[in-house]
Amino acid sequence: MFAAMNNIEDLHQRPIVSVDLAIFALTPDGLEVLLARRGVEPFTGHWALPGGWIHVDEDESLEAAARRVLSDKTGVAAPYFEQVGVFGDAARDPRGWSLSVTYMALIMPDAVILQHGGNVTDAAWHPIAGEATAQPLAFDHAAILKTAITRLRNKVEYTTLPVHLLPEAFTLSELQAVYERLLGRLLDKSAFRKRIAEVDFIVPIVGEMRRASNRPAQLYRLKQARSTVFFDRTI
Amino acid sequence: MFAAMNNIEDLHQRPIVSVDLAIFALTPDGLEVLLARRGVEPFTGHWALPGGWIHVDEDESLEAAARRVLSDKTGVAAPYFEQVGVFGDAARDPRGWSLSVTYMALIMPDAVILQHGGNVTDAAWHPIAGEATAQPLAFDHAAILKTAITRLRNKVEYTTLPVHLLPEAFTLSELQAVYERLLGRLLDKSAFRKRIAEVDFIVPIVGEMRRASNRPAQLYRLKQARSTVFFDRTI
DNA sequence: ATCCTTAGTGTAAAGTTTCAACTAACTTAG
DNA sequence: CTAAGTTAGTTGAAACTTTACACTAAGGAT
Repeated sequence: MFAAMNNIEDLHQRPIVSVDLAIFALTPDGLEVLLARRGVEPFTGHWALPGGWIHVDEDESLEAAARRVLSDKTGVAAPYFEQVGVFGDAARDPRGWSLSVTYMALIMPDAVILQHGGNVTDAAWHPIAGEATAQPLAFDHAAILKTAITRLRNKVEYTTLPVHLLPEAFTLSELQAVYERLLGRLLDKSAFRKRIAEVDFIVPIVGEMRRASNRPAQLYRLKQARSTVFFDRTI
Repeated sequence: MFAAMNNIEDLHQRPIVSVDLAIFALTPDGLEVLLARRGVEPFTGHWALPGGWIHVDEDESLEAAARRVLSDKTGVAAPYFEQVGVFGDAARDPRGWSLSVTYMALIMPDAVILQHGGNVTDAAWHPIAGEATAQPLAFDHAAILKTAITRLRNKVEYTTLPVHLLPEAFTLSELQAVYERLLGRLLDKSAFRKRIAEVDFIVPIVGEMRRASNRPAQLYRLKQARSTVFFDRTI
């Protein structure tokens, strides 16, 4: 048996590997996740995290596969992107031992043109209540989504991740509102601004003001390219 | 081509999946990582992170496979254990597109009986200088190890992870020394003790003292089972 | 012109962290 | 047996951060 294990040519020892995405956006209704309704077995008709296979024959890397899935489903190319983890056992897919490499992405819902095709009959934003969606999900996607939500909520506490849920230019009041909605509690204005002032990659766009509210407000932007990871703590 | 992608029976679309481990321990020489010398192609004679294949035919889960590899190489069963990430592309293994699911483990080196067999001709602890070992590593293991070391160093700042590098019972002075060695800087005794006092799963073992130094010291232990994950921040 | 709302700042009180000294228990050297 | 040295554990004042909340200013609406 051990000999068979070590034979790389034994294809039946290779698991099914999918790349799945927890794509988050903030809508007027709160934090939502993009789900796809399955058009094929197993779990036909169930909602699931959008996913796909790796194009091994095209030498596509893991992250490239994840970005392709995101682009295929949303038309969005380079938002915030992070690997959440790997989930693998014999029970999660009735077709056999399988492995899901899960990424999470934060995007602006306005920029998105939802696409469905292939094995998917519908795609829609679903609100998150607590740590789950209202509908049951296919496979172990409820558990995977829970992991992604926990990671997102944790990172809100100690990173500037919420900027990725806003457009390129934003005011500090808008940013604070995003933090408050994600954290579910109000923040002190003065303390919030002091903290953002310490972060050197959130910079004012000199001269540019927003007139939307009843008073003009300074616009801010990220210093680096939007897709860059820039946390104080790497994880 | 897209049809072939979606056909789960197309085994050649399945990547090679290995489980690799960054096993850390603290020795008198500092932080060390357990490496295995490869006895087979590719990279024969090179040092590599210990790893193995998943026993798909035995319905073994991903984490079970990682724990089996740890147990096979060290004889240690339940130390601190955490998934670091997945690394997958066409270039990392000359045999073709492959995927490495990497875990890190923290253990006590005294408890270990190093084993080598199968495809491995030697196993040894290697000191870590900066973010790497002195020897070049097989595959992309140098990059994987760097990711694991960064994760470990980060977590030392905001978790009690270093307790896993000590025996069941330890004094606060010993724990502080571990933190200082991992962080590479001295810590204030009073501040360190205040912080540990806030952590409710590090508890004094009442009545038990250590007489090793020139003065008896209170022994402490973890409240939960050693293998439990118990961070303030999940990641 | 007056009132209302929201952007942005100032400040005093409360809380934390740091630094360094201190006490106490034991070992070792003479 | 005593004095000196080492380490465990505590204390408290000074420095620094965070919090709460009030204040000023720039519009829009009436």
